[in-house]
Amino acid sequence: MSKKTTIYDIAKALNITAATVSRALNNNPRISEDTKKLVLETAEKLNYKQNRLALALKSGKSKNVGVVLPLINRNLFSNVIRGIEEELNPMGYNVIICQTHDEEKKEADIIQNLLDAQVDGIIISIARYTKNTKHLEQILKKNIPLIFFDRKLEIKGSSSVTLDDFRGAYEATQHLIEQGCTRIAHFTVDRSVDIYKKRFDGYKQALINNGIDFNEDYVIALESKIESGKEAAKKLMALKNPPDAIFSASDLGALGAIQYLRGIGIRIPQDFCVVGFSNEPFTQFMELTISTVDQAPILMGKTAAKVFLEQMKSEKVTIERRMVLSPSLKIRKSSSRTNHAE
Amino acid sequence: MSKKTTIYDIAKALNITAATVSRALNNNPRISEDTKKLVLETAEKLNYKQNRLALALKSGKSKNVGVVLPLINRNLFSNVIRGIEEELNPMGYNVIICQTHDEEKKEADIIQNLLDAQVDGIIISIARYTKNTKHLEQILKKNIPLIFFDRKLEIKGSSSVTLDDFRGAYEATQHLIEQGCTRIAHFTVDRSVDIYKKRFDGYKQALINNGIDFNEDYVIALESKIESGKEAAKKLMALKNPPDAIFSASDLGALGAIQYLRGIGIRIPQDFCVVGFSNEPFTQFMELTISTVDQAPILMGKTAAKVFLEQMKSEKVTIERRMVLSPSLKIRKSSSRTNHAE
DNA sequence: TTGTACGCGTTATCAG
DNA sequence: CTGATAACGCGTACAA
Repeated sequence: MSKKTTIYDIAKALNITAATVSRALNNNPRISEDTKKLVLETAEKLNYKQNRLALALKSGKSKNVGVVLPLINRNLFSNVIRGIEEELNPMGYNVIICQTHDEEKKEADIIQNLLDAQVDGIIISIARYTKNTKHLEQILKKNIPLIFFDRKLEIKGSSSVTLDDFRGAYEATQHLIEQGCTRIAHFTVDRSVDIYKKRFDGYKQALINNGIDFNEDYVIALESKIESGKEAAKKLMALKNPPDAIFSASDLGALGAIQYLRGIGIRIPQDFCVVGFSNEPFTQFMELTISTVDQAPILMGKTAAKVFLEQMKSEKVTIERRMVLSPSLKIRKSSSRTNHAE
Repeated sequence: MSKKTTIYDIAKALNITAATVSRALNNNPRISEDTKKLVLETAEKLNYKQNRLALALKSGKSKNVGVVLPLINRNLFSNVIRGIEEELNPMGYNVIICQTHDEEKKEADIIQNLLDAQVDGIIISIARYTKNTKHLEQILKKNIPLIFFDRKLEIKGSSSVTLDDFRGAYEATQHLIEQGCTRIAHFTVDRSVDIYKKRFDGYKQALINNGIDFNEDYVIALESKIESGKEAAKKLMALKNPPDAIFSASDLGALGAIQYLRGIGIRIPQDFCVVGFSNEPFTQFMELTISTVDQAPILMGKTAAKVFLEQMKSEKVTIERRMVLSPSLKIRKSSSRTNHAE
């Protein structure tokens, strides 16, 4: 395997100096068109390829961007990555993926590692219970862009791309009200987590705005699992005054509820309406398709990537971007009494 | 922001030379324990971090591994990535993700790019119609490990980690036969693609081994979509002698078929059995859970990563590994007449 | 056991 | 317009 050709090789071939070659290749204006052409030609001929590691060392820029998230094989995250990659790759950046498994310690380690690897930026959805922000401030201290998506923390100097979870929840609840539901329950996950808090708030606000009493008994916290959804639905139906609809902050919770309810003979959507959240693929595969809130994950990824690129352009000026994407309610059978389902 | 500390800084602080520091940090045996300790201490004190870009330039090793696949947000692929990341990250490698969108040209560009970035290895699932192997041979020519997963090509010097698609299909078909089905149809996708060819072969062989005539009319090629599954099922049922079971090479095809069949009043599994392939999440979320073949995607990723690591250890010796993973048949309601579903 | 000197491939600065 | 030289930070023959 022949050695790789460097700018020295092509300098030697042309009896000029490496500096000139470098300039020619970088299209430096103060270089004669003739030599420029000459250099380009022999570069082509010798099959020259810029050594990006050398460039990286020299410039301190690795042309790599770190993407940090809890788990890759979750629908939201894999779609976000897709968006990021599609936006960044054409711009010459490579995307490095790391999983935190929702552990704060691992998250901190990963960020250390990415900083060591001198990534040019970090795009992150923080671990579920990350409270300590030291490792995140580290990033900004080194003057490299930090962009949150979906799950964010408020850190000065950082940017974020999130979904308007409040609005998504509000619209879902409003929709249920419009279907004639009056006793609307809510499945949350963990209200200490920002996004779930907002979904709860949106739900509550919609009730209030429609003159419906908020009932704490109708709010149940559960993991995003079918079984949990079933149990929660069972609990609800055991109430003296059971609900006639559920807005679930997770699609799996919604699915579990639907399965339980149908199991005890309740007709959906005639007797009971259900709306989930996330637009997981399975929601449209069921025979009884499930209404849900789409999070525009690919767009989220693309937007995060664009924010990063923007920061790279504007040099030292650290802009703080707060992008909030619009959710879109997908009305399907599980909540369609008026027959205008997709 | 203070400059980063280098080995020179810590050398100066100790009145020794940078070379000694380097050796101490790398635990070189011919260095005194005293200075070693001293160096380590001041390194700690000055908050020294090895500059990996410099190391990369020096060694030619970037400590990055490229993962190339059609689309990240597909269940199989995102799970494989998860496995790769979990195996490689602890070993100090970063994982770079690139999507080909199943385009051969894009695949070639990406590989060029990864080679330019001097990745230490490439793990790839090739684009659907990649026939030209020049860009792949490039990789091996540069002496960097090339590992295929799922969709592979036969290239000398490369390794591969695949599923035993033949066996998966065979077992699925055998299972259908054991359920009492005798006229078993098959949904394929594109038999010019290796994995689908093997699934077809496994299906056919199972028929033959059980003394069942193979009927070309029972084999339909379709895209992995619900609608296509419905249409294909319709076609099948219009035959003079319609089948009583389908083994589909895709879960979505199976789902479409199920929806169509139930729509026309056919009971599943009593009248008709269906088995899919891939173990997509939705298959276990349906009320009528769908039998399918699990591809062990996380294990596939981990195995591919291990093969890479193995190659890195054994230096120049290019080992060709052909790992074949065992599929596992998930028997669920859509094909369970004997009530032993999960 | 440690120091010297060099190279990895580029770009930037300063001359000319 | 172009050449010479230093620097990015590290590891490693070769010397001592």
